[in-house]
Order: sequence, then structure tokens, then C-alpha cells
Amino acid sequence: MPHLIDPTLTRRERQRESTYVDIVAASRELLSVSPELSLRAVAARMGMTAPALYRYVANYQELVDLVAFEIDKAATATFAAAADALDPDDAPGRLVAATTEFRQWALGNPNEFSIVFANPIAEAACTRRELVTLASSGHLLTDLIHDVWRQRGFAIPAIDDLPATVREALEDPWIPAKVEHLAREERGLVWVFMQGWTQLYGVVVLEVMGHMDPRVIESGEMFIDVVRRFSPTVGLAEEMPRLEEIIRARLAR
Amino acid sequence: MPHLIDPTLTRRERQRESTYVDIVAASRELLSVSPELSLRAVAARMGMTAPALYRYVANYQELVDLVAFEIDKAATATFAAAADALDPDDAPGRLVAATTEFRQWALGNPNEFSIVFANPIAEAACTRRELVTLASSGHLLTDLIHDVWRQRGFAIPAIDDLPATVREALEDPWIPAKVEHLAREERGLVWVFMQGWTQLYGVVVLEVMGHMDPRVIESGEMFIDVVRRFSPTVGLAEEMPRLEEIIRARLAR
DNA sequence: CAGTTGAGTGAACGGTGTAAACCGTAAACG
DNA sequence: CGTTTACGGTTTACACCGTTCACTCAACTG
Repeated sequence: MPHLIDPTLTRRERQRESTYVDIVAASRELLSVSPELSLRAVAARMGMTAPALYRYVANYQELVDLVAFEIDKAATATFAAAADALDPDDAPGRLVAATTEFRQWALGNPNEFSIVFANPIAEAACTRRELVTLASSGHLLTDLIHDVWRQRGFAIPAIDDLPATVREALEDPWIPAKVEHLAREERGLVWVFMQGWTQLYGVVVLEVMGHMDPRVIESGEMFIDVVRRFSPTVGLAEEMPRLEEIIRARLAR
Repeated sequence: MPHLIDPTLTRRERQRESTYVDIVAASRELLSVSPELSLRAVAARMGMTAPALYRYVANYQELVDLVAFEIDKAATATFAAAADALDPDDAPGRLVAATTEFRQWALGNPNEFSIVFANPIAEAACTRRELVTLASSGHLLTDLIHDVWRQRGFAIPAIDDLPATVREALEDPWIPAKVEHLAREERGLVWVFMQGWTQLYGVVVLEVMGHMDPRVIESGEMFIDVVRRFSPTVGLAEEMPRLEEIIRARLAR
């Protein structure tokens, strides 16, 4: 599913690729309005009939997966842009900027967020590692944490101190985390990433789903609190006041 | 929607109440098999036709809300039972037992969990405080944290040190947290509860949705990690080894 | 040019939530 | 007690959903 126009492709192939981007575009337009994504509505919005879509996706779930994948990719670009708005040398700032943008994007696009991150993986896929969604957002965040570690050198857990099951998961991860290039001694970093991701995901889902006092959501104080409580784990406790300013600036946009 | 048979009720009212519990029962049976809950399927399972259900619920969403409410109530009973399996004086043990049972229940009944906790509140309800689901599970957990605080007396944030929006939310909460009986000086406890709930909810949703390495889910190490990292906030850092045993015992069941 | 491939259509099936009209019976009332 | 009301239920119908199948027609290929 590459979506950049490749001139080496035949005309038909190019048109097919273009149809794929149309499908994603139509789906996202629908999602921006209603939480329900229907095959028929997507087709209608493209001026086609529903069965035509079956030339492109095998079934509804595959449509959802395609759209989710592309949304994740696009959203990740905005997270990266938020990071790039800061000094390249400011790894901690870049990390919190990206995570804050993640939170803001999720609240601003709850339907898109739900399709990507609240979409149960489940079913049998547990054993098929290829099927575990390889999210580009995951890659970005691991990279950003990695940068912080390189720059600040916070303590990472020794892989042999971790429980056996965690060790296995770190040595040969099934989940999106660009990890091949990490030496075994650095694999503890992945555990830190998983911890951080759990924290971030937790608040954001809670906020997006509305299972929190609306005033607290609105203010973002719980989000900030979570970041603050996590900051020591990545060696950013002292820097937190400065980082909090970055967060609040971004929340206020 | 009380569901215990009240003899003061007229015959018709009693039969109506009984039909409500049938609806919930049928719904839960369906949920135990398939993640989709359909009005028609519920009706069919009760030997009725779909439109008949409209005598009991105004629409599909109301059916979902009814079922979610009852599931939460029933699940809370099992959390409470987990707490009651321990010494009444062991407030910390009771707290971790209940939270662990919450996690176990969620993983064992993902469909029921999703309907209660991954069900977007959203839409307009933000301003109608009565509509914010008053979850009995929320009440139980606040009670348990309150007990720990009474027993261990950990430091709670002074309400005036908290951000203004948080202060408002604590003084007049819209979210399920039995809070009326707390003096203003104790309201910081509610913030601690919200922090803890965010943590707990985060891991569990991540695990139930399958957005985590299956081996880590299976082992429960991330759940334990979250509890461990939160323990200092409720003054249980030193007790953590003992509590971890309670958790692991319950995970192994 | 003939043959094949592929994109798209229309009709159809079984499923969903929901609205309306209707009906028998059980409760409520004079 | 008889009458009236109201409730619980069915039937029918509508619009929408995912999915399959048979079909057409244009574009590509040898």
C-alpha cells in the first residue's frame, strides 16, 4: 500500500493506487463527521457502489485496517512536526511536544483516534506477529525516547533484572518498536518505552472516551500530571518546569 | 431499575422488573460469546420480537447503558469479594486485591469490559452531570483508597496547591466518586483516586484491547509494574513486596 | 485484431435499529 | 360487576449495513 505516485508503474496500477488514496480520503472525511465508518458510505462518497470496494479490500475489517494504518501515518507526521518545531538538540522538549500533540490530536479527532488505538486487535492475531499493527507512531516515540536517553543518559533497567517474560518480549519484540538496532544492554530502554506508552495511552483513552471529569479534560491537568509523574523515569525531573511550559503552550493552541 | 423483587410492588410492576433482569441476563449471555450486542438478538433469546424491547428501553443506546450499569454492579461485587477475602484490617491488601480482580475480570470478560469502560460517554452529556455514569466500581475503589489513607495516613495533596480547574472538579465532582462525606481538607484524596484510576484504566484497556505484547499481557508484569510505580503515592512503597505476593497469587488463579 | 483481465454495476440475501398500526388481555375504575 | 384504559406483544415496513453473484464494458496484452 504505498501511496506516493511511482512513475515506473503502469497506468492501471497508478490509477489503482490513486483509488486507494481516494478510499482513505473519503473514509477520513466521513470519520471527521460521524464515528461510524461504513463501506457503503465510503463508496457513495467516491461515487461508486459498495461492491466495487471489494476490488480493493477483502472485507470491512480490511478497510478499517487500511484506514487506521494511513491515519496513524498521517497523525505521526503531525507529532513529528510538533517535535521539529523545537531545537533539534532539545530531545526532552521534542519528546513532550510530540506526546502533547498526540494528546491534542486524539481529543480533536476522537473518531480517527478510536479507529487506530481503540480498535481491538484480539482474535488469533496474538500468535501471528506480522499481524500486530506496526504503528509508525510507535516508531516515532521510541526514537524520541532513545534520543532523550542518548542525550541525558538516564538509568535504564538491566535486561537481566527484569522478569523472564518481559526479557523475552524485549529480546524479540512483537509490538511496533524499532528495536533491531538496539544492543542487548540497551533493550531495557524498550521497557521504559512500554511503561511510558502505557501511561500516555491510559490518560488519553480516558480523556477521549469521556470517562473523566470534563473540566479536568478541558484543562489537561491530568495529562500534565501523568507526564510529570513519568518524567523521573526518563531523567527529566529537574527539567520538568521548562517542559511543562512547552506542554501548556501547546495545550493552549 | 432495581432488580430485587419487592413484594410491595403490584403484580404488573413485578413482572416488568423481572423482564428487565431477563433482558440483562440475555444480553450478558450474548456478550459472553460475541462482542456484538444486538437488540434483535437479545429479543430473540428471550423469545420475543425486537420491537417489544422498545417497551423497556427507548432505543439501542439505552439498552447498552442499562446492561453496562448492571454489569458494572455485578463486576463490582466480585471486586469487593476479592477484597473481602483478606483481613478487614489489611486495607492495602484489600485495595490491591480488588484492583487485581478488576484486571482479571476485564481480561476474562473483554466484551463486558468494553461495554462498560470503553463505551464513549461523549455527546452533550458533558454538561448534564446526572448523565455521567455513576459507576459502583468507582465507589468501591474510592472507598478502598480512603481506607488505606485512614490506616496509613499517606500525604495527600492540599486542595489549594492543585490547579484551579482540578480544585473545582474536586469540590463539586461530576464523576463517580462517593465524595460528599469528605471534608474539604480531604478532597485531595479524590485527586489521588483519579490518578490511580487513570493508571489502572490505562494498563487494563491496553491489555484488553491487545495493544501490548501478548507475552507481557499473559504474565501481567506491566500491570504489576504500574501498581508498583503507583504504590508510593498511597504510602505503600515499603509494603510493596508483600502486596506483590497478593497480586501474583490472584493472577495465578 | 482477438482474447483476457479488471473495474464497476445491479440485484439480491440476511442482518441491523426503529417507527407505525394493530390486538388481546390484565389491571383500574365507576 | 361491567366497562374502560393501558400495557405487552406481534406484524409489517423502512432504511441502512456487509457481502455475494452474475453481468457489462473498457483497457491492456499477445
